[in-house]
Amino acid sequence: MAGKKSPNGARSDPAVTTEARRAPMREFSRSLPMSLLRAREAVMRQFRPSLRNHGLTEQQWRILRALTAVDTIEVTELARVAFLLGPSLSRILRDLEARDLIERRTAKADLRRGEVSISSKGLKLIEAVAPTSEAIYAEITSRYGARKLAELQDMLAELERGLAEMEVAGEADAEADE
Amino acid sequence: MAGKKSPNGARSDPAVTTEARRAPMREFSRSLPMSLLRAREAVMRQFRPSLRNHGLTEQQWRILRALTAVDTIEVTELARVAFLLGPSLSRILRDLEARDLIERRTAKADLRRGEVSISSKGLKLIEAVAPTSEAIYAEITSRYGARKLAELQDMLAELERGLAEMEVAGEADAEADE
DNA sequence: GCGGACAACTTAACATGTTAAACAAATTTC
DNA sequence: GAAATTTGTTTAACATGTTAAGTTGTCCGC
Repeated sequence: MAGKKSPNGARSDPAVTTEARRAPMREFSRSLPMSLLRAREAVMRQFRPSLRNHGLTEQQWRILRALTAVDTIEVTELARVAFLLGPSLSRILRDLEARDLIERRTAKADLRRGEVSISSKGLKLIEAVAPTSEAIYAEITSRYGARKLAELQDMLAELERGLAEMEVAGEADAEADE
Repeated sequence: MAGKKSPNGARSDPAVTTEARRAPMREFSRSLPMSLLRAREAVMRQFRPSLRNHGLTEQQWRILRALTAVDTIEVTELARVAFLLGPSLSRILRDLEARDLIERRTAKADLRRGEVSISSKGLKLIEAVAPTSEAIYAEITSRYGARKLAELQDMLAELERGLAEMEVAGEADAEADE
């Protein structure tokens, strides 16, 4: 992974035949979306093995994690908190319920709404995973620096805010593009 | 989409029945993975409609975009640059080839390797999408501030570096967890 | 109090993420 | 130089992302 071996050892650069040409544009790997994607992937790579050992995917973990903070929550609100789209959440809840990690009932006042809560089994699972997760998070924090980490998150939050404003402003343009 | 309407308008907080309780942990929505995920999603939300109008997904765009910078590139190297896993790339290349947006051949020196390049049709498509993309990127940059954006990307890159080191150090722990 | 609009999910369909396994070609070992 | 190993790529299988459509329950105006 670190050193790239050249099996045939003949050409100096086996992969990229030609240097940059044509459209210059922004250098691709340094675009903001790629930077964010790589950073997030680097972070999640730390957590995934531990989650996997407990039979959880990242999204399932997010849901259970969000459920520990409340007694009961409605599906739509859970989607917002766990940052999942409705269809994904729907599928995952079906699975988590089948594994008895969560419980569901429909709201008395509004039969459309589903109320979700974590089960005691789910809670136990969380408690089993949390220590490792916290340890990893602590290691990341200490390596990167707590202060710097907080600053990074502030900057990310501000980016979010600014982009949310853009969406409102740029709603008409998209239609003109169709 | 913007304002959340409460249809029944009766209860003060229809979704979350109870305030926080049980395990405190880090507040979920402020975790680093969630911050990165939301930020990236906010960014991509700006680009997706334009890509969609041209019949491209984000990943397909990444691939074509990476191909414009080179004459020819091997599949593995392309996966690294476009930050896609092999299986995803394999499927997408199959599709892009069927749409005549790319061209493939096998390397003479090593029949295992595939060499990929963008077709003239693919190049035209890129050129059709690029202006809108660049405009959006420019708008983001100007809103957030070019200086600040560069700083953010530096911080993300440093985070990546630090995490890459962690992976090497923490390889033994994972096995003990199995 | 009924029909239309809306709201809260859920399903469906297709694309990608993720891990494991299959495969063929190249390299290494003995 | 044939067997064992490794490498580059694809296939398989299952989970999620994403958009559209379907279902059922509420609300609202008349």
